Amino acid sequence: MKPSDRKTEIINVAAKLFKEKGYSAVTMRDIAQAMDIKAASLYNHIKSKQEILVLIIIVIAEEFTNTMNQVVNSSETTIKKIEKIIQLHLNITLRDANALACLNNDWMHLADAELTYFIKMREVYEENFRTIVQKGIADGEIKNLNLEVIIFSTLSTLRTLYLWYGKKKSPEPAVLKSNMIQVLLNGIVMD
Amino acid sequence: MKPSDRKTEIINVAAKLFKEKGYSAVTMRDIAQAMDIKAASLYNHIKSKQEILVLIIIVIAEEFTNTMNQVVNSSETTIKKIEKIIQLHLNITLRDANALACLNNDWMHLADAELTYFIKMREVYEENFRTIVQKGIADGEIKNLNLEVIIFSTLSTLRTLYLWYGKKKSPEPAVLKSNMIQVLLNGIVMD
DNA sequence: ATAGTAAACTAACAATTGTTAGTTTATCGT
DNA sequence: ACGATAAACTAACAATTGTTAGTTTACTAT
Repeated sequence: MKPSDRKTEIINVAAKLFKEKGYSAVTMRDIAQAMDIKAASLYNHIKSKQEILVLIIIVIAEEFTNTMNQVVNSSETTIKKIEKIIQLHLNITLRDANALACLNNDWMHLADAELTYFIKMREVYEENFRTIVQKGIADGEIKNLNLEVIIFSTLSTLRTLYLWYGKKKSPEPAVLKSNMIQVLLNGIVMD
Repeated sequence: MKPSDRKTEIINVAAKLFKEKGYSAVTMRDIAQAMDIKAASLYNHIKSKQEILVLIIIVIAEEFTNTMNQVVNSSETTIKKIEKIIQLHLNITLRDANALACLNNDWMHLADAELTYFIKMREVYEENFRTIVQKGIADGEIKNLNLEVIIFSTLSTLRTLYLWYGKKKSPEPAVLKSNMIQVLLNGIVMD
């Protein structure tokens, strides 16, 4: 079931605040004030503060998971696969930077089933990435460097895109994409 | 003035907890419990929760600032300078991953003078990095790609080293260093 | 032994937290 | 005009927060 308009508003406002101060430092009164209503009124639309967090994080986590599964099971070259993954992170960052910040910084405040679910998705995501790069190395498309260094250097950059996109100096999406691919794949040193 | 032994203990325990749950979600009672004492006893050693945060973050921020200043003012090649910066992040990550996590995630909970001071240091740090890369491009050492993409791809990876160092699969420091340099400078695609 | 000190304790505070109950207001289809 | 529904409100709660005051305990130097 899709959230109502008002519920979506709450989620978006909350995500913005969570990005700025983190889940724990944002109170229900903060969220309410940002919407020009009282804290108690929020509960006409949402079940709890936790529910807001879950709705912000899980939807996006599933989107990453699903797209990654498609990429892994496709029959393209390793390089094309990695480009697809870069594109995936870029798309979500451009569309919903706040939620992405929240996913990165506040996932540990999920509870019970959702926490387990999230951690599992995260593990599978990284494992899929690992599989892709490993095949790339075996096929001679990717340099035979330490696998973990490759995985985490790339993922670190992609995961924290939200931190600097939107700043004045960041380039427009098309430039960003092509430059990102070049930097991550071919490095920055002149040949 | 150097913190006393007990004060240092508190700072280290707090940094570990802050890394796991974030500054706001960790209570003084959490910190006390982790030290097997009562919350009130902490105040024999520290002034406030805020002071703990300041002591964790500012010391490290100044270390980054100072070393970066040395590198900027040195007369080495751009590549050697970048290698020095990679080494700097690696050193601090290996020595004090918890504090580094805290610096990255909780700096916004600093207040007043320290918050301003931190933000200034951060800006200067990035500006220095920018200057280094810019000269590298001008000298033909670095590819003429979008400056911001280069800066933030590199910094993102270096800043989040703490996230994955210590995991079973991460290599020993020497391997980590050489592979990191290769990945960041020369990319991962086979020539 | 005594005095001094470092570092723990108990007890309590005022403020803030997420949340609930019950009520009022506004909008819309009939 | 009327009833239903959505969405706001006020008021309050029990729990938790950082912090303080005053006290006790244990070690150390004289």
